[in-house]
Amino acid sequence: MSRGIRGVGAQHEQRRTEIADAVLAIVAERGLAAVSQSAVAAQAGVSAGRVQHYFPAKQQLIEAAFERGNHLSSARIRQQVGRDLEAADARLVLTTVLAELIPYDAATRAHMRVRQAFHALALADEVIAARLRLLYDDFHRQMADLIGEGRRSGRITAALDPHQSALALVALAEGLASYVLIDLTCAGTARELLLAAVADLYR
Amino acid sequence: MSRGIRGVGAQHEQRRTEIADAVLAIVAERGLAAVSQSAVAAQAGVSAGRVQHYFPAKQQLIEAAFERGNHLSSARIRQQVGRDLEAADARLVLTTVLAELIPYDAATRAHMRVRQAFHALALADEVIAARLRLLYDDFHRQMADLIGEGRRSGRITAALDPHQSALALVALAEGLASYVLIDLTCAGTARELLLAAVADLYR
DNA sequence: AGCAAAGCGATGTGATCACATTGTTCTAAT
DNA sequence: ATTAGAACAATGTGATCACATCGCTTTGCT
Repeated sequence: MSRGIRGVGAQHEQRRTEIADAVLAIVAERGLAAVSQSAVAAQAGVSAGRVQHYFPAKQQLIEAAFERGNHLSSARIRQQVGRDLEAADARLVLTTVLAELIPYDAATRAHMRVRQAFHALALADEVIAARLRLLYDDFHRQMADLIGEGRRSGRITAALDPHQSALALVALAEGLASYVLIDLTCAGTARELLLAAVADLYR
Repeated sequence: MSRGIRGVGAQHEQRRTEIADAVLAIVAERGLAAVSQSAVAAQAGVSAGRVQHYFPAKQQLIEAAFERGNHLSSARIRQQVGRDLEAADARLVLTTVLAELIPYDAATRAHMRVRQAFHALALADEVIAARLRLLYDDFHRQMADLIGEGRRSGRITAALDPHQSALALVALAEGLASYVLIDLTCAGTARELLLAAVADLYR
């Protein structure tokens, strides 16, 4: 099943990842509408035939890019959390993760642009929508767990439902993120508002 | 300048509105990617030539649909507010307006799907982005005014900045709305969370 | 009545698209 | 050495697209 490090198929996954990354770059810069075989090939610096070889249908290309984007995002968040601490304080983890949803540099801005694009696609593509629901369920549950931890330790009032609070916090973060993306609000303001909401939880 | 009720050009604006409405229907059902001259013509029940006659370039068609969508949304909100009361209590108005951002039936769901689609388009279309910024500035200012009113009457603590609070409230509403759109959350839950946030303002 | 412009359907056009097909090179197992 | 399949590049194909053009009819002003 798994391919060796040498020989035919050795670089199969790496090639697919390169192409998926090219898709993400296009989506971040020009949107999903600008994604075509030739555009992706040009962005990746490979032939159009190669793109077609690894992704016989466009839908597969889009889905692979979607998965790749999610993987990159969660890796980035995991790295941020891990950087701050290992045996973590729940509130700090919560703050760090939520703050990562607000674009603060070119890379995170690109990530969130991609995220927004696929979120819009989900409204017309049930495959993407179903996948997105799974990812959100997981993410919201993790956030709810962090809130539940704070509640057990008495730093968050028991009157609050962790899952509801998690839903509201992430929704706020994403709403603010969308404002930052269209330059309606600067990243600092959005971050402040988000942190204020977290502080309100621990009031 | 203005065209009379009879003669050449009498139905000009009405025809444009009909076509724009067809665009909105397509966007709501199948997304912006499904918008083409022929698709719009079929949806509107007119010839493709007619669509082209009234909108020589596709960009104009998209922008007209965008404006039309905004007009319909604001008209709906104005109607809801006006229905509830005339010389209005600020909190009730605030609640009503924010609640209108959460999809609760097929029509509002379609409205918000369109809204999301154009929001995503704004990330790749600076014309739409600029227009969106203007609309948000206005909307946020109105919400801030309502909060400012509550603050002056002492029902909202002076410690809060009206504009910041407005930003956070609307962002929360839109974030929750996006969850409802992908069936991650039911409309009732989203509405509850939103109302809880408003209640927290008046705490 | 005559004329210019609007309204609008029909058809043409070049570009682009997703995808199919073909052919060549390379690799690895036999 | 042979061979099957992977890894491509190149070219073909039919569809669709935005938009241009043409031509006819209607309308309203003079």
